[in-house]
Amino acid sequence: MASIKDVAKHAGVGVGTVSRVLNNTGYVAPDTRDRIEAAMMELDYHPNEMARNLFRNRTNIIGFLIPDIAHPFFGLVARHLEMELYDKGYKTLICNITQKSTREREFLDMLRRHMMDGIVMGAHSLDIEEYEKIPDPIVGFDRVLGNNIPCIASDHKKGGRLAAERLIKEGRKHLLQLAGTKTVTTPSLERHQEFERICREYGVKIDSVEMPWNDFDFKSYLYIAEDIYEEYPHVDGIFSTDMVASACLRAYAKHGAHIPTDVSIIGYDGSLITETASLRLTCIVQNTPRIAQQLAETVCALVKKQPVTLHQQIDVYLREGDTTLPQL
Amino acid sequence: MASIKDVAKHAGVGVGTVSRVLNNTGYVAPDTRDRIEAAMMELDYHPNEMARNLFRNRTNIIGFLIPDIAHPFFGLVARHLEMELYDKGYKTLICNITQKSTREREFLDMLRRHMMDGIVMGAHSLDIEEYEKIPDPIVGFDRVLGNNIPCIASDHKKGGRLAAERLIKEGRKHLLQLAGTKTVTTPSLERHQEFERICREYGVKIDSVEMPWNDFDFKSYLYIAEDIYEEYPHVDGIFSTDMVASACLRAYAKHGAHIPTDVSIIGYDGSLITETASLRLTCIVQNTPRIAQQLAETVCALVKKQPVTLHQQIDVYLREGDTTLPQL
DNA sequence: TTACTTTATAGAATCGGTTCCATGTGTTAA
DNA sequence: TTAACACATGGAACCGATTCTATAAAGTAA
Repeated sequence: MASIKDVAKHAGVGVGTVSRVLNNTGYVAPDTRDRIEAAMMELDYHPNEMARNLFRNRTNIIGFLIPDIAHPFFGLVARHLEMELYDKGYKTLICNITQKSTREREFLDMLRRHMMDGIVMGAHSLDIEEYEKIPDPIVGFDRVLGNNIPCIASDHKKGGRLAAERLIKEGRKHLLQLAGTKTVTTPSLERHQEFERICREYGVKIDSVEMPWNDFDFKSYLYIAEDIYEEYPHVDGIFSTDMVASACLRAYAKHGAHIPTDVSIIGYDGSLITETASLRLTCIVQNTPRIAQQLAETVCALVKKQPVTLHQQIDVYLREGDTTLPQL
Repeated sequence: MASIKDVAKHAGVGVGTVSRVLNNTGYVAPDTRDRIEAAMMELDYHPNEMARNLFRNRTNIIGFLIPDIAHPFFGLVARHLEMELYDKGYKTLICNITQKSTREREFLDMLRRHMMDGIVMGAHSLDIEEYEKIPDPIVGFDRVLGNNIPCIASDHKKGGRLAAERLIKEGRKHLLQLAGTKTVTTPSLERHQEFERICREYGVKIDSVEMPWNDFDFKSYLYIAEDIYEEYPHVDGIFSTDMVASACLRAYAKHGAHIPTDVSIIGYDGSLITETASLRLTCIVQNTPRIAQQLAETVCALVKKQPVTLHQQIDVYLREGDTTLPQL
């Protein structure tokens, strides 16, 4: 590998001059520049980014931690986040946080070792104190990681309200919601609290089931959906994430329920799978482009030590599908 | 940020000794080690990975270029690849290659500038010569990038054969396949050649439509599917990728066709969306864990300058769903 | 006791860049 | 004519690690 010294020697100049050509800074005589550029070509020179990074103390890499990049919702956020970060001059390093792994701590350690300029955390399993004592840029995506760590999340409360109100307006009398595990407190739990609250407010019967552990595997969701049907065969409205809602849709339909005549189903996320089925899933849509944009902006601001808003809520809306009764 | 020098000074030793403690190499007296470790704790010291990388000339980062991380199939490969690479001590940098962007060249340049140790290319738009003159580790995922660049791909020929044989065995008489654009030659085109070949062999009518440009947007697939229905309302068997097949499924069903009685549909990939619909899509499944494993193994072998197999084919199989006639 | 090995450490050189400082031109204003 | 300034360049110092070399004390076999 040719280094800057080789180029300097080959062009008969000092390393400083080569560096000035590379970065377009300071004074360089036109013919000197030509000679240096010719030398670079001849030696097939490519500046070593690691050396640069070391000096600048920046890598321009942002880490993105999520439970599973293959999950349609996280995949969507990842896509948009990568795009936004790219536009701002950053590359995106991904990390799947599999259940109770040590990966998260390792990744945070990489942040502290300056392998990344910042991190977007879409998963967490550590205590808040652990995050708070990390001085490097961290932004929570749907995770509250401490009082001084910014968090970007959808307006889940509104999401829960929209879903509940819709089902109640349809005249549904016995609702069921499937919530994620409560072992980790995330803003997304709010939607289920709000869903339940509104049901009570309207005097509609509501059952809430806590999902065992989020392994994000659709096949296991199908088993769970079967169990759910066994236990709650007579509910007339279901609310859960897209994936779980789809699994329920299949289970209830399989047992003869007609969707949406007998049972209305509303998903949460608005991911691809709500559209690919021939029965499109009615769902609360999270604004992934906007979420990604805010995440990117916030983490970059932290990197540049600019002020940031600590809590940012992104609007959601209900998208009509075929799994709820058409509105008049 | 505390550096190794600060630690050395604080512990009253030389930097070399601190380094030896860090790397568990050479001789260090037990009490010296204790003193150094105490100093590290006190200063909240974290070794700077960039400096290390510079010296070792390794970053332990592998780049993964794909058209779209939010695409269910690529997402799945990304998930497994990230896992495999992680187990081998590498981190995964992702890059969405949006249509005709300069991103690909920029990413390759980053490879040459030693920001990454190697690259897995799941997208390409450049001429083969451009890849071939890059001396750094590159592995093609479903892309032939040159004679001496390894390529890992599914046995697409078999995939095409399985699909064709299945539809023919069902007694289908007029098949339709929707292939990706031919502007880029990829191994995956083989499945359509084989599909067509077998149809001809059995004397079954076959129409092949080339998709305009792969933008991987399901909504645009739906429009295309509508057009397809307009032009080919009487086909009785369709073969395409999961996404396009799902779009066709919806279009044909919407116009009154009964699936699978009137039309059989077979997808290609075996991604999540084949399972989440209430009508599960029969599909040719690509073995993503195995693909990822081979990709990881091959790129790591290249990094370590170990010998590699240039062309590796991964087996595929047909998974029964609800969009083909049940086999007796 | 001598000679050799093992243990232990400090510090310089190195990785490949960037930036700063010193130096030396040529040009222009006073 | 000379001071002031823009232009142009080389090279040292530095970023923060690793590794190598030099040196020396302690342990051990003859």
